[in-house]
Amino acid sequence: MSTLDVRRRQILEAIIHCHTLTAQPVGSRVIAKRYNLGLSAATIRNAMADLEEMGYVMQPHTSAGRVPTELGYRFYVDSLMEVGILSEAEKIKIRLSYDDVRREFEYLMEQTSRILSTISHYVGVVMSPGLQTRVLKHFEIFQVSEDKLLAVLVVEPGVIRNRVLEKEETLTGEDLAKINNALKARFVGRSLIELQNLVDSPEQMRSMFDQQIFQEVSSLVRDALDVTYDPEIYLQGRSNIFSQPEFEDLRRMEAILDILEKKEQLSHLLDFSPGMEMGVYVRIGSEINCEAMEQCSVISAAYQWNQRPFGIIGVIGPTRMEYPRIVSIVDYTAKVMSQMLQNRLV
Amino acid sequence: MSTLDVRRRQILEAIIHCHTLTAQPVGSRVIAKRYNLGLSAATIRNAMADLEEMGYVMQPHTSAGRVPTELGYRFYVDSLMEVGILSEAEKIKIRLSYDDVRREFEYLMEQTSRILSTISHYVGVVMSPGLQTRVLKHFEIFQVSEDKLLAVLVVEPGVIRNRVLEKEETLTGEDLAKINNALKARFVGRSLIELQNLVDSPEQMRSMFDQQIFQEVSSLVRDALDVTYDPEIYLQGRSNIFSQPEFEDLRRMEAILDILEKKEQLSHLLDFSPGMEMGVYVRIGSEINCEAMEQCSVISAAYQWNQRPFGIIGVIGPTRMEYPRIVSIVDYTAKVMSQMLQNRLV
DNA sequence: ATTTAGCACTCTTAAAGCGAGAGTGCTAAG
DNA sequence: CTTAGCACTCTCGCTTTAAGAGTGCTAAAT
Repeated sequence: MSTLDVRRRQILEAIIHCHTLTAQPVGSRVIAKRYNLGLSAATIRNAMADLEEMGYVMQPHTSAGRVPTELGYRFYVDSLMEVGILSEAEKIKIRLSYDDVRREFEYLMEQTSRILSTISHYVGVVMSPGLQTRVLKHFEIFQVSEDKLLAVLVVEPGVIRNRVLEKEETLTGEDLAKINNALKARFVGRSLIELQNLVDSPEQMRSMFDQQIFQEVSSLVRDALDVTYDPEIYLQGRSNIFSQPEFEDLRRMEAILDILEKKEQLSHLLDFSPGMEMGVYVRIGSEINCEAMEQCSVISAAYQWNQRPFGIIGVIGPTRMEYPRIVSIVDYTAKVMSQMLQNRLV
Repeated sequence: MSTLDVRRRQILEAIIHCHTLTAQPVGSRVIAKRYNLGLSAATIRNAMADLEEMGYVMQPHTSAGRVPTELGYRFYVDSLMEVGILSEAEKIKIRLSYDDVRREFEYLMEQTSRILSTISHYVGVVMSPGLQTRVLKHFEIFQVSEDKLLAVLVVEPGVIRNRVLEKEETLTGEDLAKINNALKARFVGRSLIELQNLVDSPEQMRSMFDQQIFQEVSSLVRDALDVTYDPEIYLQGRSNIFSQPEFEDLRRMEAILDILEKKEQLSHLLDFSPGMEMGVYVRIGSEINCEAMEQCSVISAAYQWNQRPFGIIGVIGPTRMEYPRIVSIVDYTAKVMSQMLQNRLV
């Protein structure tokens, strides 16, 4: 009784399958008729009572059919479902959506979120990594007007940040060229956090630069490096939420949409703890740890760059979603995106 | 009769004022009681019948109060309302929200859309200009890996685009430096569309560069300039739509949210025809020219850079919105954003 | 001549009542 | 152990009903 025998597994699977299609409680008759398990409705009813006792399904009210619980979905995802295989057509569709990889990294992210939402019919999310640990590839300060400079930082696989700086009156074009060369030579190739620490320590700075340059460099560079390191997030398919009958409740919708507008909340949503291992992660309902999202599931995977996990992509949908299909979509898309990122640079 | 006398104006104003507060049809009794016009309900009823005949108000059904029509709002906006004056506190709140102007231009846009939505309680939008007519300020191609180059374009007030290029095996570091210098000298200071045309014409290119360099430059540069020129759009406050009782209908909500996700549609929404004059524009209901938005109004204004209209900001809300307040918010925010942009560069 | 009070009428909305239908659990027979 | 049968429960959609809000019209008042 404690573990599920074949029959109960089949019935649980049938309930989940049917419920994902209809969003309605599933009755014993339906299962008896539509799924040829060779059992009568009464037998199925008994099994369903067992499943309920074990916590895999529940009844919204006494005389309704069964609805899968979070535990039910969890068991289904872990032990029951077979990860669907994407059709070749769908794979091609995903690959072809990346029409122009050479554009900005932001475009790659936006495009990916669009793909995820279009073919999943749920909400697609893409998150870039925080920039702290990334390596500076190129650095340049140049003059854009009489009293303003623009610092441009190019970070590892083509992410760009920029920042406006006040120009000291005394600073000549030659000084600037000197500073630029000095900085390029010493800063490029190090991670941003490393540089940040370096800039904050006067001793290190002094040892790196000529006494003469040091004065001007010091505060200028500190400002130049003071860009956003936060991850960026791209999201598409918000209107898909409306197709889901379980979100008829306006308040719930509002709460969800509200979360989806807040960067921090969203990054918590995607940023799962297990050290960004590769593979697809499924979090169901309260596992997401966010009150407004208790009716949702998040399926996410890391995309990689240089064989290492980089950022995260994901699909947000109702707990009732078609896990096999979405898992395979997220999996494949993460792989293709990794490829695109790799082709793009390196 | 054809033009409105004072009394009818007052009553129309009262109807609109009351309706923006309650979202309900407004009856004659309410006006008689709450607005001290010194008139009885019956008199007001007569005036209301006149207003209805003239098309400024309508009844949802025979025995309901009056609701303003588009024409009514139009008249109100054009001739009745006094543009509210923002409180000093609100002004300060707006100005303080720009905590760090020196960050990327994108950040300025995002921040502005956030401000608009937070203090208007509707949807806030910010659109950047298309890049076609803008001037290239800085241009640099550099090597990021064995076989890849990265082209970075800095456009006028600090917008940045980048693009990945394939490196010809034969291209040496010296060649690249030469090309860079040649391009900087000849390209910086021209508008992107000008450059695009220039690159597409072999004769012009040939006349600009040494025969020796020309071969390598030609295709490389064409690729480098092939970035997105489309405007970018930032949007905040989607969840505010839910607070509006007129959008209880899920289908309508879905349609609106759907539009708000599509860049092109959104840019049409904001991009009003009258040649981007300064000042605040109000479009009401069907004036927006978008079926899903017939219950909405768009209030927009251009923000400027170097005394010239640059991009557009706006607020999207129900037709029932508090026009005086929102108009002044949009107006003031556009001005502050222009200042920020100006402080940022130039 | 305009304004106002009074009144009959209309239409919406919320609550209540009702019946059909779906699904269950239990029991007894296969 | 499985299945047929049956009584029971609960939801959902429908109609009915009553209350309330607001109007338009008419006749009196200013």
